[in-house]
Amino acid sequence: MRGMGLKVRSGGFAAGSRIDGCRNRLILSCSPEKASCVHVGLTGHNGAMTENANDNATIELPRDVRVRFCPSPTGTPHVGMVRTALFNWAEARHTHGTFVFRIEDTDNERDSEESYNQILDALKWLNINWDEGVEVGGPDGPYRQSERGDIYRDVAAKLLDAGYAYESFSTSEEIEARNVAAGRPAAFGYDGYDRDLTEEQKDVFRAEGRKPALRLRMPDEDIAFDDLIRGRIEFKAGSVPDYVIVRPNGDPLYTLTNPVDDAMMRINVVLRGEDLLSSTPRQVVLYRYLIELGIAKQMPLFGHMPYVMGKGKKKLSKRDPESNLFLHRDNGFIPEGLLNYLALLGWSIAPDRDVFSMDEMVEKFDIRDVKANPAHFDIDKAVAINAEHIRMLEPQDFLNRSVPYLHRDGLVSADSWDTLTDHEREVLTAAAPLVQPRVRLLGEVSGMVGSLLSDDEYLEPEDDARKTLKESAGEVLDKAVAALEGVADADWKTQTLHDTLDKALVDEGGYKPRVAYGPVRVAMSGRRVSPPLFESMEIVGKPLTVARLKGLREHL
RNA sequence: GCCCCCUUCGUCUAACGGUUAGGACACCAGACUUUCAAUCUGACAACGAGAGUUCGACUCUCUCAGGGGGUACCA
Repeated sequence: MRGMGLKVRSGGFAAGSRIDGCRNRLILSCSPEKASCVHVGLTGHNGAMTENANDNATIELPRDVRVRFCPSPTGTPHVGMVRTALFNWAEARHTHGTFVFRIEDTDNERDSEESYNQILDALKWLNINWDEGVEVGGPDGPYRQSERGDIYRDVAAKLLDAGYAYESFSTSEEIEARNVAAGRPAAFGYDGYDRDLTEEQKDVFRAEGRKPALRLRMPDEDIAFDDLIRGRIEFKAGSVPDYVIVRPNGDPLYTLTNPVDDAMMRINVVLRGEDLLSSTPRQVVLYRYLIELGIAKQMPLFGHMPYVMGKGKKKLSKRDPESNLFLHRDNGFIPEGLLNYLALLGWSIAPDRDVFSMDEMVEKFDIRDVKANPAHFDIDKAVAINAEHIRMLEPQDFLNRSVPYLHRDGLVSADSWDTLTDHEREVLTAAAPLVQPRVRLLGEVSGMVGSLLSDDEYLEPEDDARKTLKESAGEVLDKAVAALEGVADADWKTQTLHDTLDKALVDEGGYKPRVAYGPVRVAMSGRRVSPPLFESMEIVGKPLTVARLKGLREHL
């Protein structure tokens, strides 16, 4: 029966649907020229069409934009999720609209309180704030779907009464079996079997102890909408089966709760991931019914953001470590850097720029400028962008943010600047300008300042540092020690140390600078890359400097 | 099978019918700092294919190919 519907593509029906969609659009945008959407559906096979039917740039936004971010609390926060939140937030801020934050926890099997708290933690860390929603409240609460059961039950009942939804007793096994028996692929989907069950037939099922799911009735017509990112998108009639909105046990599904809440929270711009694109026709239809029932005022505008891809050509999955927001935080991304990078995935602020602040993003952002094609998450570029933001930090801010990482790595006594010891603050203040330009992630600060904070007289060289040591290392260290021991305490300054060692090692010793300073660097820091050498010596002082040079000498 | 989306340097992107197709990351080569990193300069590197519309197509239309997603009583 559904197969037949496919062929019977009544032109009258189709046109009616487009006019309908258009009317909704008109309510929204009051855009007279958009009346052209009436004939857009007649896909021009002739080159006569001069207008670009897929032009999304001219879609008008509502005056008072209301967007939302509505994650399901499953698993740890994902960078793709953050990008979705960011674009919604930026659109709201740019238009001086409203950003609603709702939690879609209708799946008891997978949702967790831990995940919910992590999402809150993530948004707060990123400084993505919201105007209405969980924690802050608002006129349309509650904002957790698990607390809105009565609302969904009420709407479902109205849908059923109006005939927009119907009871479906078919199990998925039965549906599949019918498809196979009819020569259709098993994955064909629901076949509409229960659409027109009589009361008698339903009674028979009930007598068997079966409970019905509720399915929404899909019209047999093309369904189209204008996507803010992709332009016009049309789904062929018959390609979307009637779908379940309430489980037999009474639990509402995402397919119902999401549009119902969007309607009741007066969301007028729905920005979400591309993965929801193919469920949009279902929502459009439900929305029409909600409008008929007076539950929704208008059809929202949709915009589907491209996927964030991982390695290869796969969507970045939750199992992929690079998808884990907190992993990036642990590594030392700062919110400015990560958000900047994520914004670049599908959007650009100007032809020749890619480093910018969130204020600048808010000023320039327009969802209609977002590209539709998927973007790969490139950790190298993300890190490079982060490095730029770290360099832009005020030195004290840089230090404040670094302290938790230093504490985590056991290098300082406390996890906040104010509770550090005077000595720690002194060393870090001196080190800040040396270290800040050399790290790309805050997690790298520990490696850079560790040798400055340590009292150890011998630092075990890291592998790559040890490899740089040449045969001459011993002689070099001996000469360096001799020269430095001759420097008076009062002269223990960067410039003097530089001059002294140049004279002893390069001028008199005859070593190339590369050969001369390699071992000295390794002795002082244990590393191949370190803060500037002479400055480091000044910071740790003469006794420790000399001790470290001797220390490495003994361990060669 | 059916439905939908996507296609510019290796990667992220700019271009909104007329450019030597621009920038960034990565990579490579120099310069600078008589050290490492940073920084600076330079080099390499792209319009998936085919039709059409047009005086003119990366830009508009169509077809194909390739890639991705959906086809759930997940979201």
